[in-house]
Amino acid sequence: MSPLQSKVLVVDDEFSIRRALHTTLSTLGFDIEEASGGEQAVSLVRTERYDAALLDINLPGMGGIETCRAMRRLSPQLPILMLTIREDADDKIEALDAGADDYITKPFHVGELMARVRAAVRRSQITRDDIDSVIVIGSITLDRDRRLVQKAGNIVHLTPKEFDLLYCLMSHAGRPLTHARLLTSVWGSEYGTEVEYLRTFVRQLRKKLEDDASKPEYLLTDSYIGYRFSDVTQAGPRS
Amino acid sequence: MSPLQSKVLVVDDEFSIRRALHTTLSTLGFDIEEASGGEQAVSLVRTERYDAALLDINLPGMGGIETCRAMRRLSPQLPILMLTIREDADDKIEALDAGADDYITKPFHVGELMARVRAAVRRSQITRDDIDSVIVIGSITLDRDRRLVQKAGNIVHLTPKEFDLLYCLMSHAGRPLTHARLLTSVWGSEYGTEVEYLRTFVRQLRKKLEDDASKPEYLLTDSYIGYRFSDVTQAGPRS
DNA sequence: ATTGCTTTACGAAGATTTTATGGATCCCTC
DNA sequence: GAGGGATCCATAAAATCTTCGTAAAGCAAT
Repeated sequence: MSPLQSKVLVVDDEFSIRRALHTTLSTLGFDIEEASGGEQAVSLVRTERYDAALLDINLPGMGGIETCRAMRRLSPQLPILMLTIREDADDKIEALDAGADDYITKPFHVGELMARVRAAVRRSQITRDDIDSVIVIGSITLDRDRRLVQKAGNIVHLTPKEFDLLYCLMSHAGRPLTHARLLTSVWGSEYGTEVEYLRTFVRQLRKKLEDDASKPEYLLTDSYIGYRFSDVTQAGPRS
Repeated sequence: MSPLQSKVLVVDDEFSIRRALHTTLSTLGFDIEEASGGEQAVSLVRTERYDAALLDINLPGMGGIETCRAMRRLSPQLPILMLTIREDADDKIEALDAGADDYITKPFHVGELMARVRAAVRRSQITRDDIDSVIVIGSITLDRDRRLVQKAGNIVHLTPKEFDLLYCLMSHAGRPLTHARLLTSVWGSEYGTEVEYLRTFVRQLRKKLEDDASKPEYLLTDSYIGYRFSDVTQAGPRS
């Protein structure tokens, strides 16, 4: 698999939970580090590089949500999975808005937890190891290093923000990205709620990249969620 | 990972019931341990690992519901089946909300009991090996990361609430989920009593996913309790 | 069976929120 | 002050959610 062992940070104030997660994840070949509080976790993220973080939402002191925000500010691409006792939609929304990538309710099945962690790590490594820095989807080509975009072979001029947004979407093609996620990763964490910007720039991108901007094939909207870049050139329905 | 015999904990204050369950389940090849009270059961769960627990709801002392809660806290993934005397919906709801996975009404048929126990154990072991974030049940596929649902290979568009509800049901397939639980986990804790929403959205899902929405195969109704997603791969005819 | 009561199913009309669209304004650089 | 880019605003359109009235189904007691 990966040459180096993936490092995962586990943040929980309860020792027993930390130990349980430690042993569970170790069997997957992860290298685990533990923190018992938010402050400790943040300072670790500041100095070390992790492939994922598991973060209890109920932390004494600065609290899980605040910790998540701080970690996200320090490490914009770190996959953060939040753990919560209650299976409650309010918590979930709060967690995602704070920049979490995923959300796991605490009476979790071990398999589910492992699957989520593995998926998160895999995602972060894919985007990191992307060697040739070129993404091709349909008739659209994006070159990350040259900051160059082509549509059917023709160079399309994009402004910096347009490019960043498109890169964010294309590098996660197929999965919806929330407004907050897109906004924080393109504009910064202070802009997590300025959905208007997103709309404006998505429209610009559609104008430049879609054949018919009113019937987008690539830049799809997920109402109430965010946007996603299509990963399949939808050829007719199959039976 | 399961060359060992599955261990089941039986908790009941009546000796005759314990013995009956003991002999019944032994013939299934389960390794049985017994506890006569809640305190004893909890301390056993603290130290041992079980594949399932059968728990009488009427226990002297700390009571079945409390015991269930305590056991669930200690062992988040342990399948807990509660035994209830009456055909009383309130008991069942209380049990499920306390973290039980299923309930069995006490003048139970041996066959039903064995089936439920077996199903519970199987469920907890299946999820252990689950690799990716995709749930497949029958002809329905749900991809959590992509927020994508397919029925017989065809993409089915779901709204956010529809998707969240379906995910909640499918990720607990085979288990009945109470109205309150579904509502809080999809709509948030404020909405625990708005059963109308549930009905509306379940109906929507049935329209989109069932062959015949009036004879649902997947989205089953547990009257007075809530809803349940069938985990039976093969939908055979019923009597 | 019949009568009531409660729960569930169904259809569809509002109400609300989100999104699309066109354009105006601001800001910085040249 | 021109020009490109980013931000902001007003309005129309679309998607989703909520609500309501009524029918059907299940159950208990008559």
